[in-house]
Amino acid sequence: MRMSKLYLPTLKETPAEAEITSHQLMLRAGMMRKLSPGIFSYLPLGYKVIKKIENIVREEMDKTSSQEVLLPVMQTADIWKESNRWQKFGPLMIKFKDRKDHEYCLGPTHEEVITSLIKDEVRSYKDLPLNLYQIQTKVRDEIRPRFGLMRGREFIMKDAYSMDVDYEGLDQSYQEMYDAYTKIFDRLGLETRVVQADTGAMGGKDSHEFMVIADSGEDDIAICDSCDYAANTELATALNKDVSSDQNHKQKEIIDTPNVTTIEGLEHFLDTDGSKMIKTMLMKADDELVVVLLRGDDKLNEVKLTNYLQATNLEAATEDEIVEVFGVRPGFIGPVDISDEYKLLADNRIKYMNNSICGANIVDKHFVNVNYGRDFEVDEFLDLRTVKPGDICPDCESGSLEIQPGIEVGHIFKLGTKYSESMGATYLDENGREQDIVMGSYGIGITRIVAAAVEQSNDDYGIIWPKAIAPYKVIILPLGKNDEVKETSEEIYNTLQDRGIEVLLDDRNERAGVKFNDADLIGIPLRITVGSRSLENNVLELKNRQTGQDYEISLDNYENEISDFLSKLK
RNA sequence: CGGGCUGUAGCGCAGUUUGGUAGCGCACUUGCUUUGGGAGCAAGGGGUCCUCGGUUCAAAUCCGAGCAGCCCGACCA
Repeated sequence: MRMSKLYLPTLKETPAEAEITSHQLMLRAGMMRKLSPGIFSYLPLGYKVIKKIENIVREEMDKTSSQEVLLPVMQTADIWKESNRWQKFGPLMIKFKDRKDHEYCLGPTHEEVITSLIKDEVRSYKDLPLNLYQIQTKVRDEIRPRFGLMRGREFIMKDAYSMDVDYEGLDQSYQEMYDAYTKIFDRLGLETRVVQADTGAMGGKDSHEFMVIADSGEDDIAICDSCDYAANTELATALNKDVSSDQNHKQKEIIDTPNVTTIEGLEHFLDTDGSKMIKTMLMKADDELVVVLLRGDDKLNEVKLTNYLQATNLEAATEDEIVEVFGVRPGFIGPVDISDEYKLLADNRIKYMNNSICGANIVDKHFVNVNYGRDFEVDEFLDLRTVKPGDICPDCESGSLEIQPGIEVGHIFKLGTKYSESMGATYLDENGREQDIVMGSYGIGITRIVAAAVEQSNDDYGIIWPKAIAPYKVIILPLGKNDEVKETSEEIYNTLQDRGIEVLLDDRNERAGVKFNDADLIGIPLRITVGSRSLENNVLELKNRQTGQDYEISLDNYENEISDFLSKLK
């Protein structure tokens, strides 16, 4: 491609709208432009990268038993009502009506469509297993789209759906996808980490996420420093040990704590730390009020609580509701002598606490030396806390957990029979009995991968593409107006093109500095500089964008030298 | 949905406190010079100052309402 013809509006200055590196660089490198928050147009360079990623994904998917299809973006409400997700997905879906007043949504995902598609045709165990995938635009009305392509309202996703006769078959399909994903991310040049994950709104059993470790990641993952354990903190657990030294239950006392309404406040006021306190919270799960107890220095894991309660929506109770339950405003609430009409759940760690501090349900008062069993009861102990750095690994029981931010680029689920059951997707087994199809679903965020790749690989000058997804492999910079420079550049350009190498020729009438800077910004892996200086010595100058190293090669045998060079690039 | 910040040329911003003909840098157009890391000089083009309403002789500036964008939060009692 000749850059004089390429629609490549690069920017010198960073647009104010972009906060994180990948977003800034993609705008500056002329890869995309925003139409509305989370909705982007992809320009030639950006779209080229997207297509590269799609092709690698497609190639690896086609090597599995999965077949490519294309499902509708516009979906009818009835299939969502069948699966009971019309309400559950709720505001995340863009819903609208047609002229006949029929309800539709723009597909945020395609479990419903795929299930309704196959349920009429798949009648026999002989039709299974079946695995279908598509690469397509998804629409989700995210609460807060942000970070450019990281969390968009419209984005491209590869989604695959497996259908098996039983769970054994599902396990195999799942493993096949797992292996394919590993290959895909490897080929994309992305460093990913596989972690155990929550199934969220998709429902189902096992689930793994493929994470790119990056500071800008929106997820936190817990990684054991001595074994393979890695999990999204949404579900990561830690080994709880009974570490309390003080087993004697002291006399409960009430103390004055004027205006001390927070854990930190109590830490200062009593010169102690949060691990000695019981934090009492009132949560509202789909209109049911639930009292939750945690150690003072722990954080509630909402996902764990939501899953346990099988709630759709979980939020903090209002101040009025707190007064209603505890008879006192927030800041002094506690589990002692409260009404048993509300469910009281406690994190497992509460079991190991002795002589704790908690609110007294009286303004400006707290209790000290409060003990479970004697001073308060709970309905159930369960794991409700979010793991913290330094926690003990639940698998090897010796390593310690680190927390790292990650970008979720792939997610695989064992759905089981959730959708087939609700939507009646069944088959007849060998005995002529009707059975539910066992499903799995497998997603890869194509556009998010672009952002993740940039996050993972860039420097002060711009993007540094891995070879596999670079929009072009080589960029030729003719410097100056010298005819020989022009002719030589054209010749190299044509030769490389003939060899099937994707190459950019910067034939723009720009100064050297502009060309160098744009080449760096758009991140082409190999740069060839052609100038009168180098031609005098009968050489070409090469620069490896990934390592920053410069090389000189002879003009006589450049085709092979460049091919060699490219084959060594990452 | 709550909080904070912002809205002035394609981009980055000043001007708003104290009302008085709308500015700077980059980009763009033309000419000359220049040409190995975002050139210099000169001449130009481009604005509903987010919108609507109000105050005033006069509003980018003051007041009111709305809209949009960005960031943080949406459990830490």
